[in-house]
Amino acid sequence: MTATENSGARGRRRSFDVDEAVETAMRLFHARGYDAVGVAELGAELGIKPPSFYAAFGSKAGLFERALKRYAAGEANIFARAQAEGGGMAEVIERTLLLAARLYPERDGVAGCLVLDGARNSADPEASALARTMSKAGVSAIRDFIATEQPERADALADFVAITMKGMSAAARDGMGEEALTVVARMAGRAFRRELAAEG
Amino acid sequence: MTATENSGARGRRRSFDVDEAVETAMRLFHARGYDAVGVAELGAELGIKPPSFYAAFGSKAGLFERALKRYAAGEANIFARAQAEGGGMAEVIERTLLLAARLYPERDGVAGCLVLDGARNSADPEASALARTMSKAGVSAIRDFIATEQPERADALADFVAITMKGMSAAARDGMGEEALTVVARMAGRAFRRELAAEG
DNA sequence: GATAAAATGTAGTGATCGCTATATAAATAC
DNA sequence: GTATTTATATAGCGATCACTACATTTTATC
Repeated sequence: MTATENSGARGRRRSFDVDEAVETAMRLFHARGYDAVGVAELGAELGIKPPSFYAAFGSKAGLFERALKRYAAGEANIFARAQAEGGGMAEVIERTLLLAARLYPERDGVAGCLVLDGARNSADPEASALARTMSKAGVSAIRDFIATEQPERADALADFVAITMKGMSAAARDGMGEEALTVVARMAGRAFRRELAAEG
Repeated sequence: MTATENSGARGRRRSFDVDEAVETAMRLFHARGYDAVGVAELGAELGIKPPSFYAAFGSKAGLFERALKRYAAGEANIFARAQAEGGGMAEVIERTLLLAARLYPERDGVAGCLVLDGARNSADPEASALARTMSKAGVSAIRDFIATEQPERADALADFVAITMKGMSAAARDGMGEEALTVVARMAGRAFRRELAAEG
């Protein structure tokens, strides 16, 4: 994984660790948003010069895509984590919201969800499209999961969950802490269960 | 109102209508976010050159502040509108959410709430602070209103409403339409009522 | 008409944006 | 060693950023 990805290849070896670079970029994009982080700053933080940057990632948006994928493949995929713990449908959804309340509050200058808010208001249509695609994929997974038990109301229920998560991410980026987010997550979880109970 | 605000003053008269300029800037900031709209574009849309721009508004952030205040003083202040129609507390809150579902969907390239999302991810701390201050004032007004009937749980209930509105604004900016937003607004309204009913 | 005040047009400031042309350094293949 | 390949460093590309210095035009006051 972290091994030399260049072993056996021909030319000069990379002087920096690509995975570390993606990790650093992920943190910067998450903290301040796509547009607010420049290539110059990324290069400085990563310790590389522009040619190495573009040889490795193709473009700023290319690095953003790597960062998004790394983010979604890790602990930030709270729905996958909630699903992995098993339990009933409503239980998984409520666990997802509670995980969001634990993950989203500010830590080391980073708050909210990178996928949901990392490219918001970006002037770069490529970055916006990348984030939007991943966001929709996440909501789609939640909708499909809900549909296994509630095929009729899956869309509406998934929209409710998605809006709650987008709101929690925005609120966390606005400074809301874990306690307050957890209280709201519990309210939303109760609301979800009650919607299921009504004419289920 | 739209009269010559310069009558009686000494120097040359303005060649443009300041109110119209603020209106245009409001629309642009709302459509694409604070950072993505440049002073050059604003000047072109407003039909004025940089010196006139800075003489009238002081800075880009100064114009943003005017735009925010104009926005919050008009039909976008959905809580004030919901309150004006009277009714019980839960009724007013639910009406606020339903008004958001009607106001937030995309129209002419504009979606969501300017105060909640207009400066999100902005690199300018002044613009961010302006939007944050107005957002907090709005949530505070909702909290105080809830506290008249539910002083103990006003904070939590207001947080729930705020997160729902932030989520609806974000969802609208991501393309969600009025029908889907209304369904979620109704769900959230029911959730609010049920939270009130539980050990009220 | 002379003076003062306010707004305008012309032209440009330094800084930063994402990105690249070119040459050099470091590795393997033969 | 020679050729080939890859990554590097130096330097700078044109474009855009928010903003301004300066001279001119338009108004009211005196």
